[in-house]
Amino acid sequence: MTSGASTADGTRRERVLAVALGVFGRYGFRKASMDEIARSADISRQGLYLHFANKEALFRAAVRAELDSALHDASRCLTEARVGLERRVVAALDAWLGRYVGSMLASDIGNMLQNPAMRLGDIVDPAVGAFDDRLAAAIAAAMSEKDRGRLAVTPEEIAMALHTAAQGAKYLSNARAESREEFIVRLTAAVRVVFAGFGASARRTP
Amino acid sequence: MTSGASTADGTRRERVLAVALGVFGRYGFRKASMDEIARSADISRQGLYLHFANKEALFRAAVRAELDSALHDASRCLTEARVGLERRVVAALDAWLGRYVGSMLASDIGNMLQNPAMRLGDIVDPAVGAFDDRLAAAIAAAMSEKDRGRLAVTPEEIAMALHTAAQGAKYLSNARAESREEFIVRLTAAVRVVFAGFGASARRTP
DNA sequence: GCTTGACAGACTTTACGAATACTGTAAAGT
DNA sequence: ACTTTACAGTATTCGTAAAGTCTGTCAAGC
Repeated sequence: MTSGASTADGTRRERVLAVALGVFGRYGFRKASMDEIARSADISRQGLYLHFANKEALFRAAVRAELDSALHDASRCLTEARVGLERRVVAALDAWLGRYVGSMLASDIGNMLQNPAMRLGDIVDPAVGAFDDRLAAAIAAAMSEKDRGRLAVTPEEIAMALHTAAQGAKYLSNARAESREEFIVRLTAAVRVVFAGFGASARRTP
Repeated sequence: MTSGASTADGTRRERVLAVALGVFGRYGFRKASMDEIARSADISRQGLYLHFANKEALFRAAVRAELDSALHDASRCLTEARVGLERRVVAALDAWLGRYVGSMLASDIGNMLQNPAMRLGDIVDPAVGAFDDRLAAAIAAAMSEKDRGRLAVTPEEIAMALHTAAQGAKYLSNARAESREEFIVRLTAAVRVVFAGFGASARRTP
Protein backbone atom coordinates (compact mmCIF):
# COMPACT_ATOMS: atom_id res chain seq x y z
CA MET A 1 0.00 0.00 0.00
CA THR A 2 1.03 3.63 -0.50
CA SER A 3 -0.27 3.55 3.01
CA GLY A 4 0.88 6.40 5.25
CA ALA A 5 -0.08 8.84 2.53
CA SER A 6 -3.84 8.83 2.83
CA THR A 7 -3.76 8.76 6.64
CA ALA A 8 -1.24 11.56 6.94
CA ASP A 9 -3.27 13.37 4.32
CA GLY A 10 -6.37 13.11 6.45
CA THR A 11 -4.71 14.48 9.56
CA ARG A 12 -3.03 17.32 7.73
CA ARG A 13 -6.28 18.19 5.99
CA GLU A 14 -8.06 18.29 9.32
CA ARG A 15 -5.42 20.53 10.81
CA VAL A 16 -5.64 22.88 7.85
CA LEU A 17 -9.42 23.03 8.09
CA ALA A 18 -9.33 23.77 11.82
CA VAL A 19 -6.76 26.53 11.33
CA ALA A 20 -8.69 27.93 8.38
CA LEU A 21 -11.90 28.14 10.37
CA GLY A 22 -10.09 30.06 13.09
CA VAL A 23 -8.71 32.58 10.62
CA PHE A 24 -12.06 32.94 8.83
CA GLY A 25 -13.74 33.39 12.20
CA ARG A 26 -11.30 36.07 13.32
CA TYR A 27 -11.20 38.11 10.16
CA GLY A 28 -14.29 37.14 8.20
CA PHE A 29 -14.23 35.61 4.74
CA ARG A 30 -12.87 38.61 2.85
CA LYS A 31 -10.14 39.78 5.19
CA ALA A 32 -8.87 36.29 5.83
CA SER A 33 -6.00 35.63 3.42
CA MET A 34 -4.82 32.36 1.99
CA ASP A 35 -1.33 33.36 3.02
CA GLU A 36 -2.29 33.82 6.66
CA ILE A 37 -4.07 30.46 6.68
CA ALA A 38 -1.11 28.72 5.04
CA ARG A 39 1.37 30.23 7.49
CA SER A 40 -0.85 29.40 10.47
CA ALA A 41 -1.12 25.82 9.26
CA ASP A 42 2.64 25.62 8.61
CA ILE A 43 2.35 24.79 4.96
CA SER A 44 2.97 26.82 1.85
CA ARG A 45 0.26 28.88 0.31
CA GLN A 46 0.51 26.77 -2.80
CA GLY A 47 0.06 23.65 -0.70
CA LEU A 48 -3.45 24.90 0.03
CA TYR A 49 -4.24 24.93 -3.67
CA LEU A 50 -3.27 21.28 -3.93
CA HIS A 51 -6.07 20.45 -1.50
CA PHE A 52 -8.66 23.08 -2.27
CA ALA A 53 -9.53 24.54 -5.63
CA ASN A 54 -9.86 28.09 -4.27
CA LYS A 55 -10.60 30.19 -1.24
CA GLU A 56 -14.31 29.53 -1.30
CA ALA A 57 -13.85 25.76 -1.51
CA LEU A 58 -11.53 25.90 1.49
CA PHE A 59 -14.03 27.98 3.42
CA ARG A 60 -16.91 25.67 2.66
CA ALA A 61 -14.84 22.61 3.57
CA ALA A 62 -13.88 24.23 6.87
CA VAL A 63 -17.50 25.02 7.66
CA ARG A 64 -18.57 21.50 6.78
CA ALA A 65 -15.87 20.00 9.01
CA GLU A 66 -16.82 22.29 11.88
CA LEU A 67 -20.50 21.39 11.62
CA ASP A 68 -19.64 17.69 11.42
CA SER A 69 -17.53 18.02 14.53
CA ALA A 70 -20.15 19.99 16.44
CA LEU A 71 -22.82 17.52 15.39
CA HIS A 72 -20.64 14.63 16.51
CA ASP A 73 -19.98 16.23 19.91
CA ALA A 74 -23.64 17.04 20.37
CA SER A 75 -24.66 13.50 19.45
CA ARG A 76 -22.23 12.09 21.96
CA CYS A 77 -23.74 14.32 24.65
CA LEU A 78 -27.21 13.09 23.80
CA THR A 79 -26.32 9.40 24.04
CA GLU A 80 -24.33 9.65 27.27
CA ALA A 81 -25.38 6.74 29.48
CA ARG A 82 -26.74 7.22 33.02
CA VAL A 83 -27.37 10.94 32.63
CA GLY A 84 -30.84 12.50 32.81
CA LEU A 85 -32.40 13.84 29.64
CA GLU A 86 -32.31 17.42 30.86
CA ARG A 87 -28.56 17.40 31.43
CA ARG A 88 -27.88 15.63 28.17
CA VAL A 89 -29.95 18.17 26.27
CA VAL A 90 -28.22 21.12 27.88
CA ALA A 91 -24.84 19.63 27.06
CA ALA A 92 -25.87 18.92 23.48
CA LEU A 93 -27.24 22.41 22.89
CA ASP A 94 -24.08 23.86 24.40
CA ALA A 95 -21.94 21.70 22.12
CA TRP A 96 -24.05 22.71 19.14
CA LEU A 97 -24.40 26.45 19.72
CA GLY A 98 -22.15 27.43 22.60
CA ARG A 99 -18.72 26.79 21.10
CA TYR A 100 -17.79 30.36 20.41
CA VAL A 101 -19.91 32.21 22.97
CA GLY A 102 -17.75 34.62 24.89
CA SER A 103 -14.77 34.21 22.60
CA MET A 104 -15.33 37.57 20.95
CA LEU A 105 -14.40 36.45 17.45
CA ALA A 106 -14.62 39.63 15.40
CA SER A 107 -16.99 38.07 12.94
CA ASP A 108 -18.65 35.32 14.92
CA ILE A 109 -18.74 32.00 13.14
CA GLY A 110 -22.32 31.31 14.17
CA ASN A 111 -23.45 34.52 12.54
CA MET A 112 -21.59 33.70 9.34
CA LEU A 113 -23.41 30.39 9.16
CA GLN A 114 -26.82 32.04 9.43
CA ASN A 115 -26.03 34.87 7.03
CA PRO A 116 -27.86 34.23 3.75
CA ALA A 117 -25.22 36.24 1.86
CA MET A 118 -22.72 33.47 2.62
CA ARG A 119 -24.82 30.96 0.65
CA LEU A 120 -24.03 28.17 3.10
CA GLY A 121 -27.57 26.86 3.19
CA ASP A 122 -26.68 23.65 1.38
CA ILE A 123 -24.14 22.88 4.10
CA VAL A 124 -25.84 24.35 7.16
CA ASP A 125 -29.44 23.29 6.59
CA PRO A 126 -28.78 19.53 6.49
CA ALA A 127 -26.57 19.79 9.58
CA VAL A 128 -29.23 21.71 11.47
CA GLY A 129 -31.80 19.16 10.33
CA ALA A 130 -29.61 16.31 11.52
CA PHE A 131 -29.12 17.95 14.91
CA ASP A 132 -32.85 18.51 15.33
CA ASP A 133 -33.48 14.89 14.38
CA ARG A 134 -31.08 13.55 16.98
CA LEU A 135 -32.40 15.88 19.63
CA ALA A 136 -35.95 14.77 18.83
CA ALA A 137 -34.88 11.13 18.89
CA ALA A 138 -33.29 11.51 22.32
CA ILE A 139 -36.43 13.16 23.62
CA ALA A 140 -38.66 10.50 22.09
CA ALA A 141 -36.52 7.73 23.59
CA ALA A 142 -36.86 9.27 27.05
CA MET A 143 -40.61 9.73 26.78
CA SER A 144 -42.83 7.01 28.13
CA GLU A 145 -45.70 5.69 26.01
CA LYS A 146 -48.00 7.40 28.51
CA ASP A 147 -46.30 10.74 27.93
CA ARG A 148 -46.58 10.38 24.19
CA GLY A 149 -50.32 9.95 24.42
CA ARG A 150 -50.85 12.61 27.07
CA LEU A 151 -48.86 15.44 25.50
CA ALA A 152 -50.17 17.80 22.86
CA VAL A 153 -46.74 18.20 21.24
CA THR A 154 -44.40 15.84 19.43
CA PRO A 155 -40.71 15.25 20.22
CA GLU A 156 -39.91 17.09 16.99
CA GLU A 157 -41.77 20.16 18.18
CA ILE A 158 -40.05 20.02 21.54
CA ALA A 159 -36.67 19.75 19.82
CA MET A 160 -37.43 22.78 17.64
CA ALA A 161 -38.52 24.82 20.63
CA LEU A 162 -35.39 23.91 22.58
CA HIS A 163 -33.27 24.84 19.59
CA THR A 164 -35.03 28.20 19.33
CA ALA A 165 -34.59 28.88 23.03
CA ALA A 166 -30.90 27.98 22.88
CA GLN A 167 -30.49 30.37 19.97
CA GLY A 168 -32.06 33.06 22.14
CA ALA A 169 -29.71 32.33 25.02
CA LYS A 170 -26.80 32.58 22.63
CA TYR A 171 -28.01 35.83 21.13
CA LEU A 172 -28.51 37.44 24.53
CA SER A 173 -25.15 36.29 25.82
CA ASN A 174 -23.39 37.51 22.69
CA ALA A 175 -25.22 40.85 22.61
CA ARG A 176 -24.39 41.53 26.24
CA ALA A 177 -20.79 40.32 25.97
CA GLU A 178 -21.41 37.62 28.55
CA SER A 179 -19.22 34.59 29.15
CA ARG A 180 -19.97 31.05 28.14
CA GLU A 181 -20.86 30.28 31.77
CA GLU A 182 -23.62 32.85 31.67
CA PHE A 183 -24.80 31.38 28.38
CA ILE A 184 -25.06 27.98 30.00
CA VAL A 185 -27.05 29.42 32.89
CA ARG A 186 -29.55 30.96 30.46
CA LEU A 187 -29.67 27.76 28.47
CA THR A 188 -30.19 25.55 31.52
CA ALA A 189 -33.00 27.75 32.79
CA ALA A 190 -34.85 27.52 29.49
CA VAL A 191 -34.38 23.77 29.14
CA ARG A 192 -35.50 23.19 32.72
CA VAL A 193 -38.76 25.02 32.04
CA VAL A 194 -39.47 23.12 28.85
CA PHE A 195 -39.05 19.82 30.62
CA ALA A 196 -40.74 20.89 33.85
CA GLY A 197 -44.16 19.87 32.64
CA PHE A 198 -43.15 16.55 31.15
CA GLY A 199 -43.27 14.28 34.14
CA ALA A 200 -40.67 12.41 36.14
CA SER A 201 -39.41 10.32 33.22
CA ALA A 202 -37.79 13.38 31.70
CA ARG A 203 -36.36 14.65 34.95
CA ARG A 204 -34.65 11.54 36.20
CA THR A 205 -31.53 12.86 37.93
CA PRO A 206 -28.28 10.93 37.50
CA MET B 1 -54.90 77.94 32.09
CA THR B 2 -52.14 78.35 29.56
CA SER B 3 -53.82 75.19 28.51
CA GLY B 4 -53.37 74.31 24.86
CA ALA B 5 -49.66 74.69 25.29
CA SER B 6 -48.85 71.73 27.47
CA THR B 7 -51.26 69.43 25.61
CA ALA B 8 -50.02 70.48 22.18
CA ASP B 9 -46.55 70.12 23.59
CA GLY B 10 -47.24 66.53 24.54
CA THR B 11 -48.56 65.57 21.15
CA ARG B 12 -45.77 67.29 19.28
CA ARG B 13 -43.20 65.77 21.56
CA GLU B 14 -44.63 62.32 20.94
CA ARG B 15 -44.60 62.85 17.19
CA VAL B 16 -40.99 64.01 17.32
CA LEU B 17 -39.97 61.01 19.40
CA ALA B 18 -41.69 58.57 17.05
CA VAL B 19 -40.06 60.18 14.02
CA ALA B 20 -36.69 60.28 15.76
CA LEU B 21 -36.82 56.59 16.60
CA GLY B 22 -37.55 55.79 12.97
CA VAL B 23 -34.57 57.81 11.78
CA PHE B 24 -32.29 56.36 14.47
CA GLY B 25 -33.50 52.89 13.54
CA ARG B 26 -32.85 53.39 9.83
CA TYR B 27 -29.43 55.00 10.09
CA GLY B 28 -28.11 54.12 13.55
CA PHE B 29 -27.23 56.70 16.17
CA ARG B 30 -24.21 58.19 14.44
CA LYS B 31 -25.47 58.49 10.88
CA ALA B 32 -28.86 59.84 11.95
CA SER B 33 -28.67 63.63 11.81
CA MET B 34 -30.61 66.16 13.84
CA ASP B 35 -31.44 67.88 10.56
CA GLU B 36 -33.01 64.77 9.07
CA ILE B 37 -35.05 64.20 12.23
CA ALA B 38 -36.18 67.82 12.30
CA ARG B 39 -37.21 67.79 8.65
CA SER B 40 -39.01 64.44 9.05
CA ALA B 41 -40.88 65.86 12.04
CA ASP B 42 -41.70 69.10 10.19
CA ILE B 43 -40.02 71.35 12.68
CA SER B 44 -36.82 73.33 12.56
CA ARG B 45 -33.57 71.80 13.68
CA GLN B 46 -33.31 74.41 16.38
CA GLY B 47 -36.79 73.47 17.53
CA LEU B 48 -35.35 70.12 18.55
CA TYR B 49 -32.89 71.84 20.84
CA LEU B 50 -35.72 73.60 22.61
CA HIS B 51 -37.07 70.19 23.65
CA PHE B 52 -33.92 68.12 23.99
CA ALA B 53 -30.57 69.20 25.31
CA ASN B 54 -28.63 67.28 22.65
CA LYS B 55 -28.67 64.36 20.29
CA GLU B 56 -28.14 61.76 22.99
CA ALA B 57 -30.94 63.11 25.16
CA LEU B 58 -33.28 62.93 22.16
CA PHE B 59 -32.18 59.37 21.45
CA ARG B 60 -32.66 58.24 25.02
CA ALA B 61 -36.07 59.88 25.21
CA ALA B 62 -37.09 58.17 21.98
CA VAL B 63 -35.94 54.79 23.30
CA ARG B 64 -37.77 55.34 26.57
CA ALA B 65 -40.99 56.25 24.77
CA GLU B 66 -40.71 53.24 22.49
CA LEU B 67 -40.18 50.85 25.39
CA ASP B 68 -43.09 52.40 27.27
CA SER B 69 -45.29 51.94 24.25
CA ALA B 70 -44.17 48.36 23.65
CA LEU B 71 -44.64 47.54 27.33
CA HIS B 72 -48.10 49.06 27.27
CA ASP B 73 -49.10 47.07 24.18
CA ALA B 74 -47.68 43.87 25.63
CA SER B 75 -49.50 44.43 28.93
CA ARG B 76 -52.76 44.94 27.09
CA CYS B 77 -52.24 41.65 25.26
CA LEU B 78 -51.63 39.85 28.54
CA THR B 79 -54.81 41.12 30.21
CA GLU B 80 -57.13 40.51 27.25
CA ALA B 81 -60.32 38.93 28.61
CA ARG B 82 -61.64 35.59 27.35
CA VAL B 83 -58.42 34.58 25.58
CA GLY B 84 -56.35 31.58 26.57
CA LEU B 85 -52.98 32.13 28.25
CA GLU B 86 -51.06 30.70 25.34
CA ARG B 87 -52.50 33.15 22.82
CA ARG B 88 -52.11 36.07 25.17
CA VAL B 89 -48.47 35.20 25.75
CA VAL B 90 -47.73 34.86 22.05
CA ALA B 91 -49.38 38.22 21.38
CA ALA B 92 -47.47 39.86 24.23
CA LEU B 93 -44.09 38.49 23.14
CA ASP B 94 -44.84 39.58 19.60
CA ALA B 95 -45.75 43.07 20.82
CA TRP B 96 -42.60 43.16 22.92
CA LEU B 97 -40.03 41.77 20.49
CA GLY B 98 -41.69 41.40 17.11
CA ARG B 99 -42.31 45.04 16.20
CA TYR B 100 -39.49 45.43 13.72
CA VAL B 101 -39.00 41.86 12.57
CA GLY B 102 -39.01 41.76 8.78
CA SER B 103 -38.82 45.52 8.40
CA MET B 104 -35.15 45.39 7.40
CA LEU B 105 -34.14 48.47 9.33
CA ALA B 106 -30.47 48.92 8.50
CA SER B 107 -29.50 49.03 12.14
CA ASP B 108 -32.29 47.14 13.90
CA ILE B 109 -33.64 48.92 16.93
CA GLY B 110 -33.73 45.77 19.00
CA ASN B 111 -30.02 45.25 18.47
CA MET B 112 -29.28 48.83 19.47
CA LEU B 113 -31.12 48.28 22.74
CA GLN B 114 -29.05 45.22 23.63
CA ASN B 115 -25.72 46.72 22.57
CA PRO B 116 -23.72 47.58 25.70
CA ALA B 117 -21.85 50.30 23.79
CA MET B 118 -25.11 52.27 23.67
CA ARG B 119 -25.21 52.48 27.46
CA LEU B 120 -28.98 52.13 27.52
CA GLY B 121 -29.03 49.70 30.42
CA ASP B 122 -30.60 52.20 32.80
CA ILE B 123 -33.54 52.54 30.39
CA VAL B 124 -33.75 49.03 28.96
CA ASP B 125 -33.17 46.92 32.07
CA PRO B 126 -36.12 48.27 34.07
CA ALA B 127 -38.39 47.92 31.06
CA VAL B 128 -37.27 44.34 30.48
CA GLY B 129 -37.78 43.66 34.18
CA ALA B 130 -41.26 45.14 34.07
CA PHE B 131 -42.16 43.03 31.06
CA ASP B 132 -40.89 39.87 32.71
CA ASP B 133 -42.86 40.73 35.85
CA ARG B 134 -46.10 41.15 33.96
CA LEU B 135 -45.53 38.02 31.96
CA ALA B 136 -44.84 36.09 35.17
CA ALA B 137 -47.93 37.59 36.80
CA ALA B 138 -50.14 36.55 33.89
CA ILE B 139 -48.75 33.04 34.07
CA ALA B 140 -49.17 32.87 37.83
CA ALA B 141 -52.75 34.08 37.55
CA ALA B 142 -53.56 31.34 35.04
CA MET B 143 -51.95 28.59 37.11
CA SER B 144 -54.16 26.59 39.42
CA GLU B 145 -53.08 26.03 43.01
CA LYS B 146 -52.60 22.39 42.04
CA ASP B 147 -50.19 23.38 39.22
CA ARG B 148 -48.19 25.60 41.52
CA GLY B 149 -47.54 22.74 43.88
CA ARG B 150 -46.93 20.14 41.19
CA LEU B 151 -44.45 22.07 39.03
CA ALA B 152 -40.74 22.29 39.68
CA VAL B 153 -40.49 25.79 38.20
CA THR B 154 -41.88 29.17 39.20
CA PRO B 155 -43.88 31.53 36.99
CA GLU B 156 -40.83 33.81 36.97
CA GLU B 157 -38.68 31.05 35.54
CA ILE B 158 -41.30 30.23 32.94
CA ALA B 159 -41.48 33.90 31.95
CA MET B 160 -37.71 34.10 31.58
CA ALA B 161 -37.60 30.97 29.46
CA LEU B 162 -40.38 32.27 27.21
CA HIS B 163 -38.54 35.56 26.85
CA THR B 164 -35.34 33.72 25.89
CA ALA B 165 -37.17 31.57 23.37
CA ALA B 166 -38.83 34.61 21.82
CA GLN B 167 -35.45 36.27 21.51
CA GLY B 168 -34.26 33.16 19.67
CA ALA B 169 -37.21 33.25 17.30
CA LYS B 170 -36.45 36.88 16.61
CA TYR B 171 -32.78 36.25 16.01
CA LEU B 172 -33.44 33.40 13.60
CA SER B 173 -36.08 35.33 11.67
CA ASN B 174 -33.82 38.36 11.41
CA ALA B 175 -30.73 36.36 10.43
CA ARG B 176 -32.62 34.55 7.70
CA ALA B 177 -34.44 37.66 6.47
CA GLU B 178 -37.82 36.13 7.25
CA SER B 179 -41.10 38.00 7.56
CA ARG B 180 -42.93 38.80 10.76
CA GLU B 181 -45.38 36.02 9.96
CA GLU B 182 -42.59 33.49 10.02
CA PHE B 183 -41.38 34.97 13.30
CA ILE B 184 -44.82 34.47 14.79
CA VAL B 185 -44.86 30.86 13.61
CA ARG B 186 -41.53 30.20 15.34
CA LEU B 187 -42.69 32.03 18.43
CA THR B 188 -46.00 30.18 18.62
CA ALA B 189 -44.27 26.82 18.26
CA ALA B 190 -41.93 27.57 21.15
CA VAL B 191 -44.68 28.91 23.41
CA ARG B 192 -46.91 25.93 22.66
CA VAL B 193 -44.18 23.55 23.77
CA VAL B 194 -43.49 25.42 26.98
CA PHE B 195 -47.15 25.29 27.92
CA ALA B 196 -47.74 21.76 26.64
CA GLY B 197 -46.86 20.16 29.93
CA PHE B 198 -48.75 22.56 32.13
CA GLY B 199 -52.23 21.06 32.13
CA ALA B 200 -55.56 22.17 30.70
CA SER B 201 -55.74 25.37 32.71
CA ALA B 202 -53.00 26.89 30.61
CA ARG B 203 -54.33 25.65 27.31
CA ARG B 204 -57.96 26.74 27.64
CA THR B 205 -58.96 27.77 24.11
CA PRO B 206 -61.09 30.90 23.67
C1' DG C 1 -43.14 79.01 21.42
C1' DC C 2 -41.26 78.54 17.43
C1' DT C 3 -38.64 80.12 13.14
C1' DT C 4 -34.77 81.65 10.31
C1' DG C 5 -30.02 82.61 9.54
C1' DA C 6 -25.40 82.56 10.92
C1' DC C 7 -21.15 80.62 12.96
C1' DA C 8 -17.10 77.96 15.15
C1' DG C 9 -15.09 73.83 15.74
C1' DA C 10 -15.07 68.97 15.27
C1' DC C 11 -15.65 65.46 12.47
C1' DT C 12 -16.69 62.87 7.84
C1' DT C 13 -16.56 62.17 3.24
C1' DT C 14 -14.42 62.22 -1.16
C1' DA C 15 -10.73 62.04 -4.30
C1' DC C 16 -6.56 60.24 -5.93
C1' DG C 17 -2.20 58.39 -6.71
C1' DA C 18 1.28 55.35 -4.74
C1' DA C 19 2.27 51.39 -2.29
C1' DT C 20 1.06 47.09 -0.83
C1' DA C 21 -1.38 42.70 -0.66
C1' DC C 22 -4.11 39.06 -2.60
C1' DT C 23 -5.66 35.31 -5.70
C1' DG C 24 -4.88 31.97 -8.83
C1' DT C 25 -1.59 29.78 -12.03
C1' DA C 26 2.79 27.97 -13.56
C1' DA C 27 7.34 26.00 -13.54
C1' DA C 28 11.26 24.05 -11.45
C1' DG C 29 13.17 21.80 -7.27
C1' DT C 30 13.54 18.31 -3.44
C1' DA D 1 3.61 15.15 -1.83
C1' DC D 2 4.97 19.10 -1.03
C1' DT D 3 8.08 23.52 -1.40
C1' DT D 4 10.02 27.65 -3.42
C1' DT D 5 10.01 31.19 -6.59
C1' DA D 6 7.90 33.92 -9.93
C1' DC D 7 4.23 36.50 -12.35
C1' DA D 8 -0.11 38.86 -14.17
C1' DG D 9 -4.06 41.07 -13.00
C1' DT D 10 -6.92 42.77 -9.65
C1' DA D 11 -8.27 44.50 -5.20
C1' DT D 12 -7.12 46.76 -0.90
C1' DT D 13 -4.85 49.91 1.93
C1' DC D 14 -2.48 54.21 2.97
C1' DG D 15 -1.38 58.98 3.17
C1' DT D 16 -2.95 63.35 2.29
C1' DA D 17 -5.58 67.33 1.06
C1' DA D 18 -9.78 69.61 -0.01
C1' DA D 19 -14.71 69.90 0.38
C1' DG D 20 -18.56 69.05 2.91
C1' DT D 21 -21.53 67.97 6.95
C1' DC D 22 -22.93 67.95 11.65
C1' DT D 23 -23.55 69.51 16.39
C1' DG D 24 -24.38 72.86 19.57
C1' DT D 25 -24.97 77.81 20.44
C1' DC D 26 -26.36 82.60 19.71
C1' DA D 27 -29.09 86.54 18.14
C1' DA D 28 -32.98 88.61 15.90
C1' DG D 29 -37.86 88.27 14.55
C1' DC D 30 -42.83 87.22 14.63
